[in-house]
Amino acid sequence: MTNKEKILRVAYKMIYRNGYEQTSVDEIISKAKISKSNFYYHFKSKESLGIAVLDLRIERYVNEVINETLMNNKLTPLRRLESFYNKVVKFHKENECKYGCPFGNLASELSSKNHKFRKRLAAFFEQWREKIELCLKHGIEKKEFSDKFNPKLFSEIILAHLEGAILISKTYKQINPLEKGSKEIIKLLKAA
Amino acid sequence: MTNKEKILRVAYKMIYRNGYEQTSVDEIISKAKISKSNFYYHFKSKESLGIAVLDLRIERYVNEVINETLMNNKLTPLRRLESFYNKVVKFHKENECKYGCPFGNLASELSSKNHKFRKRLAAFFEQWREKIELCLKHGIEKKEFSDKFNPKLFSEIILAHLEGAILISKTYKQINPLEKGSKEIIKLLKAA
DNA sequence: TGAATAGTACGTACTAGTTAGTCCTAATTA
DNA sequence: TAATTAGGACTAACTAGTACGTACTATTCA
Repeated sequence: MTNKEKILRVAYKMIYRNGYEQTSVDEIISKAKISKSNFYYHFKSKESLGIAVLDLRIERYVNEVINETLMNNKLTPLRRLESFYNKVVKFHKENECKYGCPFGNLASELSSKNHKFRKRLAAFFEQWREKIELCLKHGIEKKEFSDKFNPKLFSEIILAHLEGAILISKTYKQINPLEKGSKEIIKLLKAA
Repeated sequence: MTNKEKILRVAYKMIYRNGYEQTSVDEIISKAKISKSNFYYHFKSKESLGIAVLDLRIERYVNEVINETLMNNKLTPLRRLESFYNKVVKFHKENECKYGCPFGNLASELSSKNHKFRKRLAAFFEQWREKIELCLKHGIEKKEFSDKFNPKLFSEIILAHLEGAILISKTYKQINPLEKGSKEIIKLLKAA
């Protein structure tokens, strides 16, 4: 692994757990066991590292989570949504619900004061929502989901509920709000 | 207004807009035009101020927002829920959706690293959810809402959706996710 | 040769919290 | 009534530590 990759990996973990502002360059270089000059050789500032970390994690999340579940054409739309929720629930269970959503956390911390972060997060949320919408549309066509739901409006609700449920599960330190809530939403979608 | 009240007012605004960690005692005393020693005369630490601010805002939110709408027995349950959403939407419109939910922000920032904050926020969310649940129960009894909804499960969904929608509205800098989403949820509840 | 690395010392700004003491009012006491 | 005492509200100046970023020299390695 190159030093640059090390920085990105260590920084992601620290930013995810402690937030962007609370993560210091000094701590990153200490954990990554590299020199400060090497850090500034690879990144011109702390902000540019933060953006690089975010871009990388968005790319990986889209490829490894969203596309693998919501866009998996080996599954029916209902199973796609279920496998997506299962993956999310599994992740937060493994973390004991402690750290929340990596993207929601950054959105909460930085949206109001850093335009670059906000723009990227907004574009990512929109991309995510569109893929939920597509899954809903296909599910309605295949009559797995009730046609009384407007796919666009309900994809917004699903995404908002997911972010909120992860936040509340983190606050309660219990998976229930996320796990039961997502099951109830699927039940609702199926109901005629 | 006493200096103590000034500190609480100034600190609330700064913490709400910039987060707890990004709000410095130095900046608080400068904006409140008081000395640092006076600050430490009234509060034994920055944390104890933060807790005092949170307790105060929870108390006011319960009395002035939640009880005035969700528990307002001059309104039918449906109107209670509508007036609650209207109040929330109005608040975020006035702030151009910039700052998010005062409680959600703190939950996101502090739940994982400060037990005192987390405990208070969890208790508050639970109290809030219970009042939504009560409103749903009454609405189902009065046949304003469909009886196919489990009040407890759906109150969890409503609260989670609200927090998530506020966060996404902040990220988009658009009221749509919050405003359209809440209208859609009400429509859903009414549907037979 | 030139990209990548280490080390270290800085500079400037900011951080939470402490110290030792002043000012003023109100109650107590001789 | 006049002196004394107690204590709440307040202040300026300070400490010790952390932050991001820069400067500069000196290696390592492809």
